[in-house]
Amino acid sequence: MKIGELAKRTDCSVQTIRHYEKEQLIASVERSEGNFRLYDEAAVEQLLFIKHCRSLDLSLPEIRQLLGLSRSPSAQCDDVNRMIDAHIDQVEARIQELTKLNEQLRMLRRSCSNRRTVEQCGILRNLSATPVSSV
Amino acid sequence: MKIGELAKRTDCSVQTIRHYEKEQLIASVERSEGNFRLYDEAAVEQLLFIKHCRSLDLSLPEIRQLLGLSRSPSAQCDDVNRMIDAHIDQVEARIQELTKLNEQLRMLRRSCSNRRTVEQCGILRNLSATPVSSV
DNA sequence: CTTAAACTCTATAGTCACTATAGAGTCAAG
DNA sequence: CTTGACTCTATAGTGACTATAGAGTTTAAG
Repeated sequence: MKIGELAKRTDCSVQTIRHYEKEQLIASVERSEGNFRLYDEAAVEQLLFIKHCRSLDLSLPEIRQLLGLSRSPSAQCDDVNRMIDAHIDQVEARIQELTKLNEQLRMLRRSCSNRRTVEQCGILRNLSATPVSSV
Repeated sequence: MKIGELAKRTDCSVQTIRHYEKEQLIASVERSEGNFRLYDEAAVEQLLFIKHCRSLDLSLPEIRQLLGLSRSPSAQCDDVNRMIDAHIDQVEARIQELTKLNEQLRMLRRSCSNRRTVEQCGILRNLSATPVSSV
């Protein structure tokens, strides 16, 4: 199958597939006479694996590492675990940050009742002073 | 004051300040004989305003808009409110996404008990099949 | 007065995971 | 045999910086 069909079957864009090849997440495949990439079913599997990892926000280097590990199946899988654990920590830290941010934004938002002019706007006043406080 | 002192006083890097100038968040300032940028106290204020906005994850275009509004103080501040509301929505959507992601990662993580080989690793098995399920 | 360190300048490339574009080539159907 | 759909490579853009190179300026010490 050519790259367009692979793209359709995996719901990836054609450019993304070529990008993954350049980043060495997918091996370079055979070409047709006219220099078109030719893929098989295994490519579909691998691309779906990558897509799934990306949907979990794993980075391309992380995925490359996972793909490497899956090719040496007798290795201990502690490395896989460590990576996932580290990733979970990252995601949780980001959630915490955003939650705090959200509280600050809501506090800021309460400092302005509509229909006043910018001059009196509590939001702009609060953004000028460093600490956010309700006014 | 030269750019280095401004950087110290606002805890920004020198490059960041020059970047903000290029992006038109700060006006181009006077230069010394030797072509060094010379700042005053107002620059400190403005940079702190920008830093504060950035700490709330407002984008540079959003901040530019706020700065513009604050220069026309008789405008209605509905625009400010709308921007902050939109931003709050964005942040909340991202928190939701990350929370869901976190659950999926934890589920994935439970599918591997340490000290097995990659071959038996539930994580890699689960990543290959599209839906994440505990094994 | 000289020299070295510390600072500043501009311009450019890199980060990440793509997306978009230009310009050229390939292939199948009508 | 031409049209349209597809593919190819290479390059630039996204956002908000960070890092670097190579040059010029200023300040302090010797």
